[in-house]
Amino acid sequence: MAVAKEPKRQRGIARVARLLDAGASVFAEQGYKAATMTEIAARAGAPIGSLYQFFPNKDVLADALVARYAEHVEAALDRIKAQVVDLDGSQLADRLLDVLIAHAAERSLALSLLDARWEQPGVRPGVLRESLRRRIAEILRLWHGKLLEEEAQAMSVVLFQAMKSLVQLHEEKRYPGKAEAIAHWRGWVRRYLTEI
Amino acid sequence: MAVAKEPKRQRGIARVARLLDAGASVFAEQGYKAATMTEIAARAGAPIGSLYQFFPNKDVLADALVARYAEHVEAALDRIKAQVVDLDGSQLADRLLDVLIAHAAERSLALSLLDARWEQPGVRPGVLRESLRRRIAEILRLWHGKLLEEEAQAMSVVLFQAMKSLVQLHEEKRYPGKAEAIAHWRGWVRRYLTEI
Amino acid sequence: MAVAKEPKRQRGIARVARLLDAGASVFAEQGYKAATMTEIAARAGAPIGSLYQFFPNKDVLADALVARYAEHVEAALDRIKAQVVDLDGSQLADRLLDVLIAHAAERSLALSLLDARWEQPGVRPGVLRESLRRRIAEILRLWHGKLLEEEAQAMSVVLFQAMKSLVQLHEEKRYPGKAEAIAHWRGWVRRYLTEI
Amino acid sequence: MAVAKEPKRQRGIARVARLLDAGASVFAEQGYKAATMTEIAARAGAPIGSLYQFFPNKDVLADALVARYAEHVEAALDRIKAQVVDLDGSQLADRLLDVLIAHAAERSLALSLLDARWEQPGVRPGVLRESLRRRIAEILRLWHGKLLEEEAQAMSVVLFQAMKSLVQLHEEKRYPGKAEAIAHWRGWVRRYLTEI
DNA sequence: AATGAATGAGCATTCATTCAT
DNA sequence: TATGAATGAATGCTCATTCAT
Repeated sequence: MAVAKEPKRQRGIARVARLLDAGASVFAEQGYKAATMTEIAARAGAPIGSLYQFFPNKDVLADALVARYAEHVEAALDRIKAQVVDLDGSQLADRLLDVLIAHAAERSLALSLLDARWEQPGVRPGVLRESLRRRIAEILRLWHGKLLEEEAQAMSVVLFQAMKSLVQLHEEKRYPGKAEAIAHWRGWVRRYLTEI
Repeated sequence: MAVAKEPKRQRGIARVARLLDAGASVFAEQGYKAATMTEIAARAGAPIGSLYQFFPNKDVLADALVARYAEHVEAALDRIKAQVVDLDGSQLADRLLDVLIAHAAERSLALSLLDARWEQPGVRPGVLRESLRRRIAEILRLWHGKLLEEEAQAMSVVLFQAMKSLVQLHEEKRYPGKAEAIAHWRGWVRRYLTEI
Repeated sequence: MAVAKEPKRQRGIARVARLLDAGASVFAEQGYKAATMTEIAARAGAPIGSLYQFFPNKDVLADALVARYAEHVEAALDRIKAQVVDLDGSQLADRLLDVLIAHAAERSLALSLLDARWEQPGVRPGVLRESLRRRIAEILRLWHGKLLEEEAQAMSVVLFQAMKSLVQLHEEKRYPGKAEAIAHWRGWVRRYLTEI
Repeated sequence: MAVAKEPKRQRGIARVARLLDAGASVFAEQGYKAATMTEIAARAGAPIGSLYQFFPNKDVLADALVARYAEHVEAALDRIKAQVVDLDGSQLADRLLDVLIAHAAERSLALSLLDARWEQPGVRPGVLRESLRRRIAEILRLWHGKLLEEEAQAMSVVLFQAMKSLVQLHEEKRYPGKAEAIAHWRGWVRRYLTEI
């Protein structure tokens, strides 16, 4: 229903950016429910009324953050797509794996926001997931002309899951076997695209 | 600090079980923050005072639920451990993969509870993770006598991540390429343990 | 949806009475929208949480006040009904006119509460009005056996309107012609029931 | 204190008219307190700053609306006054009764605005009421030369109340006995002026 | 003069926890 | 020991009004 209001003047644009950043950090630290609008506004150095001027409620703010993440990842995938014909399997594997790693922090925030706000869990996250998988499938078919639609679909699911898993392996701080495990994982994904 | 009080009488044991079940369902539906102690008590058919008798605060209740999940999974891993010498690589892969799948619902609840309550996310989930990985590493060394401690560690990380990933692939309801993706994934894990 | 919770213990009964009185006075002074739950609780000497214990939201409190008024008026009409056979036209007129006058303050509060809370004004006030008119019609038919249902209905509308009007004439403080106007009005209603 | 600024140019006049209309509709739908200046401006298609240009605060806008109603009704009474010598009692009764009915919507708005904003209810409404009663008394004395000032005053009170009551009988939508009740009421007022 | 972003006190409501009964 | 009414700090959100652009 309600949507974020686009700032029109210079000052508003800067303020919205600060509000989004503040929202990202507070949500990341405390989670959706525990985060308070008051603290978000304070951290952005804005009065609470200004926060509500642009984001008429907490949900809208969370949605804006998720959208920002989605844009970033989609842009990164589009960049790969533009160069995919020049890549071999190992290179493509590495490029894909790096997409989510590059946006790891933003990603875990976006997922937690999506999860936190839906009683039927997974309904909304699914939309984002689908869209990213579809993009990966497109990249695969562009990369390997003979790939059937269905094959590309299944592979996109596997690859996307592998991408997410690698992020988890990366994010967790220091644990025994971390470096080797990451190497195993990357190796597996390279092989998955090489032995095709 | 505070811990759950052990019920002493027959009636107390039954009531604690109902309180835990009610807590599980409310937490699962609404998330940690949004769940209210009042509703949990009501759903268990118990007065709020009784809930606080056994679980002196909300965190203790959540911890008890996580502990219940941990016990179940550890028991399942112990059962594999007891039979591991008779299993080949494919069988071991399947047995491990099925452990988390069998407790998928309980698992997602436990993880969300752990995540929801810690500002530095992942600190507490890590404890659970470590304990399960360690168990997997033990299984691997028992299974394959020549495996070095470090190798077993790295492999346990990869395997545990693969187990979690398969749960995610399973849990997400109907999407294009689901069956094939799951088959790919299982195949990969079998090969991982076969080509050792 | 939500309704007032009935107090069960002695203390609760007293507290609810004080909350209702406080609500009545604050609503009467400031109007529904301008009245604050905080002030109502304070004036009743109760913490805000107690107010919400019994009246889960502002609307429910207002409804309870309207209901209290309705009960009082209905009881007064029922008392007339019980004695109606012994009354002549003038006496019945006076008795009816006095009902609303006796509850004038409560009445204007109830009406303002009903008016303030409904976008389509008059929808809910209508329910109260209907119920009171119906009671008046019953009284008329009991009083004058030969009255047809439809005649009684029309007369109840006229009488009820005349009752409300007299209240307004009364309530307005000092103005030229007040006493005479009231006398005219009473005279008219007496004649209305005498010349039947 | 503050008063509405008179628009000076063509554009201002049109804009003030649209603001007043918007104010009327929003006040009528939501009541004085619940109506927001922002919505009023929006409904008039004007920026909020423009609304405050002409009506420096919410009260001034409400006052302007009441004044607009008063002008309309006073003009209607003046028209009757100009023709009163040619009217018999029944005709005069009907002319008077029709004045308020013709402005019923505006009237209920004006009354709600007057009622809503004054803690001591009736203070301001009284001013309007007095002015209209005085006009009615003038009409009566012009109509019936021998009427004493005091008689005319009392009658103006009764008549004005009867006029308001008829509006209420009219405005309420469909109820049993409506048509007959209205006929009774009109009949009574005619007789009141005929039997003088 | 015209605009609309900025402001922040104030409001309704919630809920974990306590403690009198 | 068992119960559930009592408590009040904390939260999301509103809106009349101002004033920089």
